[in-house]
This record gives sequence, structure tokens and C-alpha cells, in this order.
Amino acid sequence: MSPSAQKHDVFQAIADPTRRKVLKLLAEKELPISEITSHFPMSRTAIAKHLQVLSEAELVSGRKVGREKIYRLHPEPLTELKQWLSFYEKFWENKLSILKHIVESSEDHRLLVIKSEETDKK
Amino acid sequence: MSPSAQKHDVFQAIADPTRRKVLKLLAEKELPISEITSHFPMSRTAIAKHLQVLSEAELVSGRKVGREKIYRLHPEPLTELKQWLSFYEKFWENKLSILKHIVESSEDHRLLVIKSEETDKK
DNA sequence: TTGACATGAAACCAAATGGTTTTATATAAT
DNA sequence: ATTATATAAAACCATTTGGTTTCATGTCAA
Repeated sequence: MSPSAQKHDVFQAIADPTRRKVLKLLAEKELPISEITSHFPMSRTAIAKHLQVLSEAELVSGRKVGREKIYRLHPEPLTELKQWLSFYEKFWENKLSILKHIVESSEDHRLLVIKSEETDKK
Repeated sequence: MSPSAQKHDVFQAIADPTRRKVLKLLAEKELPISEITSHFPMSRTAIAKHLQVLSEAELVSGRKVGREKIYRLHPEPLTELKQWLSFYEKFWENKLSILKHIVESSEDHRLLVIKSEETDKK
């Protein structure tokens, strides 16, 4: 595929556990495909495809060195994720918001307890 | 699909743009399925399935009120995402780590020089 | 009671996903 | 020059995904 085919975004890219593990590997140091593959119970081709997805999301980039293709982490796109997350942080960082959430759901909890007790007595 | 099938995790759940938009809607206030659906160009059934995925990831929960099923945001699982992200933040927040990355693997040595000078001024 | 409304459940479908195997090509090492 | 290594490219495959349509069921309103 063409470079930066923009087919996959960062949200999709990190959805797969294998790809997340690849990113973690590359966080330590850049690596050729075959060495990355050695950490997984699947074929080199499969890993190459995962690298392509990561590459489309611009989370990694590969350069050819001799007969090897060496991939390295390119973490900048993760800032998009961080931004997205920051919107929701208020729901667990702001105590008032958390409290509000609890208050809103308290009726249901009472209901649940009562039902459980009734069931137990029978 | 079976209820609470624990089939989807938070990474998968937020991978889909529609589901992210649903979360944002529910961040404002809890809503019944049909009202959520009114914000999207797709069927109620499709939205119901997205809600199921979000529910499996425990990002939302639904309770039946009369003939409506009202869904509410449950943002706690996003902390897992935040934790995951925090590991990578050093690569763009910590200048030394960024520099280390450039030194280790960059073809662009001009960038290296600029970053070094900035660091030296301290 | 009779509709209308809100959802649930199931069958179906095309496309995407995550893998495989096979074949080809360029580079490195002997 | 030959062989082993590293990757690329393509065909193929099963399952999942993201949607649809249809039909059934429970609840509210007139």
C-alpha cells in the first residue's frame, strides 16, 4: 500500500492486542520485522500486516537498511487519544462529578438490594 | 450475543467512531436508545448493537424504565486506557526521552542539533 | 381494547480483519 | 557463484464487524 494511506486511524490501530504489544516492543528500541516476529506466535507476514496498519496510523515508520526493514515508534499520534481521553477525565477526577454520578444511580442500587432480599427469603 | 459476554474490551469499544459519538452523547445525559439513534444516520438496531459492545466493555449501562431502555455513561474503564497511554507520554512530554529517540534512530541530524541547543540553554 | 411506540431477537449480508501459504526478489555471507 | 536471509506481494480463508430487514413482545395512551 501507498505510504500514509490514511486507512486506519490511531483508535483502530491500538484496538488489537498484538499491535499494542508491537508498540511496546518498539518503545524500547527500533527493530527489524523478523526480530519483532520472534516475540509472537504467528507468522512474519501477519506481523508485517500489523506493522502496515500501525504505519497507516503513523504510529511507526519503517526504513530499509540492507535487506532488513527497521521499524521505529512514532508516538505523536497518541496525543489525539490523550486529547480524546481528557474530555472524559472529569468524570473520574472531579469528585463532584463522581458524586453526581453516584447520586443519579442510587435508586437502582436500592432496588437491586430489595429484590435480592426478596429472592433470598423465598 | 449473550448478556455481559465480556467479549469486548475498552480498546475495541472505542475503536469505532459511531461508538465514540455515542459516548459523547451519553456524557451529557443519559438517554433512551431511540433518542440516541436520532443522532445517527442508521437504524435503531445498529445503535442497539453498538450499545451492546459498549456495555460489554462496561462503558455504559442500560436500565429499563417503562418501555424505554435508558443508557448511561460509565467512564471508569477509560482509566485503563489512560494507564496504557501514560507509558507512552514520556516520549512526547519528556524532552530527554525525545532526544534519546532522535539520537537512536533519526536520519535527520539537523533536528538533533536544534533540540540539543534548546536543552543546552537551560 | 386497540393502536402506537420502544425495544428485543433473529436471520441475513457485504466488507473488513487477522491469519495462513506460496512465490518472487533483493541482499549478505561463504 | 551459490546459498541462506529478510522482506514483499498475492491468493486464499474463516471469523468478526457493522449494517440491514423482519417479526415478536411489552408498555403506554386514547
